[in-house]
Amino acid sequence: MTNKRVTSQDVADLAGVSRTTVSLVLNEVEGISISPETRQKVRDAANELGYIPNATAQALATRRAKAIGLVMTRSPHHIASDTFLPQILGGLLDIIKQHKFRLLIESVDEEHQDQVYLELAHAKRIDGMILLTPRIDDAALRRLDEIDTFTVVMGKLADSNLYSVDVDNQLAARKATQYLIDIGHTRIACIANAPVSFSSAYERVLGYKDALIASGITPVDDMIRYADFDPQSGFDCMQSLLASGKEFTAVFVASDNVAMGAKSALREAGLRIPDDVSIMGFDDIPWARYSDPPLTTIRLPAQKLASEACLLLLDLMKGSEPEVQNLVLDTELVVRKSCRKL
Amino acid sequence: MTNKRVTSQDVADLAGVSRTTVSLVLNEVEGISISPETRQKVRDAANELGYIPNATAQALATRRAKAIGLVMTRSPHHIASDTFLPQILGGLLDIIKQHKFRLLIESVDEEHQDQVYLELAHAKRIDGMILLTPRIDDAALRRLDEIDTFTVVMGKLADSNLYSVDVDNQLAARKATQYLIDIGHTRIACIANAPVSFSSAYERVLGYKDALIASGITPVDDMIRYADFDPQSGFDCMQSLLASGKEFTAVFVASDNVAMGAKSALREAGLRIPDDVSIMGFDDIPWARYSDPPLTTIRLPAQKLASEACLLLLDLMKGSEPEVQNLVLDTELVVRKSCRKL
DNA sequence: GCGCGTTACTAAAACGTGTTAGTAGTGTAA
DNA sequence: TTACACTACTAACACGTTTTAGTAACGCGC
Repeated sequence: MTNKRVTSQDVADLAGVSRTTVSLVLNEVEGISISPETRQKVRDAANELGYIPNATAQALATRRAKAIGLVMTRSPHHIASDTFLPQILGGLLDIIKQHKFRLLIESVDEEHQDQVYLELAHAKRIDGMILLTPRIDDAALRRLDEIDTFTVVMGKLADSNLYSVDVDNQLAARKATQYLIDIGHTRIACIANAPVSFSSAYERVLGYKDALIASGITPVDDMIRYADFDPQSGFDCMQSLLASGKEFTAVFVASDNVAMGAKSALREAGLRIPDDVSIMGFDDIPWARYSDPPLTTIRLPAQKLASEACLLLLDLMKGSEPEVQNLVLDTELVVRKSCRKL
Repeated sequence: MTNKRVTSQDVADLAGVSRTTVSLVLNEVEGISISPETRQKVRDAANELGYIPNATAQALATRRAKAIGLVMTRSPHHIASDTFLPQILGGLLDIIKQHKFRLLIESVDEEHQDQVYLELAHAKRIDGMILLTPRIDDAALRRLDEIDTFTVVMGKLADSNLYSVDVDNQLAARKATQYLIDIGHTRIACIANAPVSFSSAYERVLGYKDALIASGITPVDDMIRYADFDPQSGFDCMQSLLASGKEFTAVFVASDNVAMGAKSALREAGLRIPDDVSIMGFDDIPWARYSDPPLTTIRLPAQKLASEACLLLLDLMKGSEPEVQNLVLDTELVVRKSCRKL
């Protein structure tokens, strides 16, 4: 046990200078003149004592926490089955480490929303935040505009002037559905990734309908189901589709994770993929290409989305005004083996 | 933009009391006498101004950050494909939120190990940390014993007197392998989840060998491969096994995530599961039961592991000395359809 | 030998809280 | 009346840094 904490005063004492000098030397403050010998003395003393500045005190003095927060509008239970989290975390950590920041994770459940956003912002524990998959109806989020904490949204928040990074979900979903139409399908069902209140789910369903309408097919609501992020909900949705008696030769499942469950339900019903039913996914999670059959899907650049959001936030915090307020990254159709030509 | 920050001084001024009184009232300090009317005045003033205490200043004054750190010995790239992260995060957040703590995520790559551990501990940004899957050869970790920051290891760190939460990997791997033997397999290959330097990989291979030896089968090293956490490495390992020309009827893959890749390699080689080769997994990730065929595996209570680690850490920080230093949770064999009776 | 710029440093304020030690004022028992 | 406990508060220090506003010493031109 190192029983005594080493402070900058200790370093100053050992080096025979003032605390101010220690701070100036160690932080390599520009435009200040300190003799090379003194600088060396300070550095030696710091090394000898193993001095590590107290981050909290630094934060208080500089009014910067050197930390950003990742805020998720999900219950811990949903977080546990979120396929994207690792990729997003990887993307964030990569950038954050380079800038010597720290990452704070926060989950917000429906009840205490407003409280938490305000607290995070005002308690100044973080300098900026990244909002993950916000809900369309999140009233508390609206008030964030008025808060003086830098915020970048991963996803979309309508009627908000926050910076955001996203893909064009609607266009991507349309591309996916169009592909199914192109290879001959006309009776195409849809399982959304999440409840409609999540913007991504809403937009993907919109894109699905766009494609149908553009090809003269009338979308019918009874061929659409709304999953809830996890495979189990995909399983349930697919069973519900099968039970409805509606005929379909393909299903656009707006989340690979959900598709895992949906495929399982098809197999249990004795249907083969893609021979009996074609499956189009969305996301291209790491397991998509290793599943059986390898999943045809839309690649969503999750890690890149995260790192771009992070870069944008860091930019914002530096005081620069990025020219793009809403960055839209490209998606890509990845054709594998889960869709059959009719 | 709220241009002015509200401090406890502002609340004190409005309520017509001292800052001390504000602090005492708002923190509900026991054993102090303040009249009900004054208490109410203070609370009213705080509400009116929307006062939220500055977390950094609080941390500095109380010498508690009210935050714990999750430290991972992985590169951001590996984090991106870590299947367990969501479950672990879910487990941690669940507990942490209840105790009004915050969660800090830190990844440590090989180069700056010692630096980072020391910094986290001494910079007092966190009150305690949870170490995820440490490496056996992590020399820097050894020094943690000497640091006055509470630490709980998820996984095992030999020769260390840190608190830990883990499963008995060796026993679990032995159970898994024993099951394969019980249903008639004798030529059983093994793909470890990670390089040997990770304790979990080392122990699982040990358990695999235990089972073989107990049944009079001599383990041969050329039937063991070491993957690297992700499906791609599983794919490569399986290809390497197939190329070696060794005969086997079953493979114990010590990670479901790696097994995804391994299964894919088998399919590409035209081999059916379980008809030609049986696959035993490890972990029971959420996708295991939805894969084709549903994966027989060992259930590792990931979320529980995380929440127990968190509870243990919180206990430690409260000053109590938990009676169990190394908590071992049970694993369970989950029989699905990827293993065939010979 | 005076004014002035430059170099090399430092004292003290600031950040916003928690907390200790203390102080008036009031009742109460001896 | 005095001593003492109790109530209801507050002044001031502590936490460990950054940063502002200096100052002392020195050289230099005139």
